[in-house]
Amino acid sequence: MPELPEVETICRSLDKCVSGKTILNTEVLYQPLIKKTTPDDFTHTCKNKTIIGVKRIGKAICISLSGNYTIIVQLKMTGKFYLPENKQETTKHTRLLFTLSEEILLAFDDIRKFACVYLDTNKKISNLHYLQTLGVDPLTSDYTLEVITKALKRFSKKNIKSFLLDQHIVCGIGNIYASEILFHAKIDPKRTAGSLNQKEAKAIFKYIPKILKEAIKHKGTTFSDYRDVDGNKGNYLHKLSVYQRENQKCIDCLSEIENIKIGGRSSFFCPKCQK
DNA sequence: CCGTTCCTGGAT
DNA sequence: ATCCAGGAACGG
Repeated sequence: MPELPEVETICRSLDKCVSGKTILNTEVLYQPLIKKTTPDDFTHTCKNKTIIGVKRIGKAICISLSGNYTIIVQLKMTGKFYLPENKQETTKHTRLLFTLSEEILLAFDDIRKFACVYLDTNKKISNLHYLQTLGVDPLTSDYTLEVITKALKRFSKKNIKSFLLDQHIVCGIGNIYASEILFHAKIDPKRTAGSLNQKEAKAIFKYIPKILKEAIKHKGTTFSDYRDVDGNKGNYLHKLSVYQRENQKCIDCLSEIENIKIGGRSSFFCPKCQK
């Protein structure tokens, strides 16, 4: 579900409401949610730790704790944080429940059970494979045209849609924004990474952070499940140019938007604007 | 490097 | 009843 803009929105509101609070109690309601360690160890480690802050790397949520620990959360398709008033208000699919100081409850809901929660250290080098192998985050200063140009060359046989979705190259882009970025860059999603000329590479480089930042301004995109911590939907839905607009008219040329499968995923594009 | 797979619920 | 879903690890 959530891609970089949604995760960023979640982190900002989480940071506001849980930073400075202490974790008094942790209940793991679905044991397989916790990876690489036991639920008991997770619960024990979290106990009496203070939440220092919440930030994002790619689509991963990093909740840093006192004592040099970080809770890493991958929301995957349906993971969601929310703040129930009391335990009676928790949802059917709540998998994790923190009781914080000042009587705040922080709950984590995940219908499809794909989400992953890890304990990591606060060290600069993570001990998690997912973070170790993550590509450049497009909203950091490490993101440069050279990085993109080199990656396009290295993964020249990969199609550009799968290239954008590959978290080991650039992290944070999911299926919605991949289609949107390619529309704005006017590139056909079926093209290979290696077939892009310099001008097209520059367009990809430019529109990745541009679209993501624009979506953050609108607090992300909601189709069905996605909500931020306070239960709000994202408003970027109304700004989408191609995603989920199959058979509708292109906003630029009025041709019909098509939906094809690339790498098993829906890919929306305008056959006239995107070459 | 591509297809498959984990899991549940909503749409058709 | 069947298909589809915004993610990412895995195996062939």
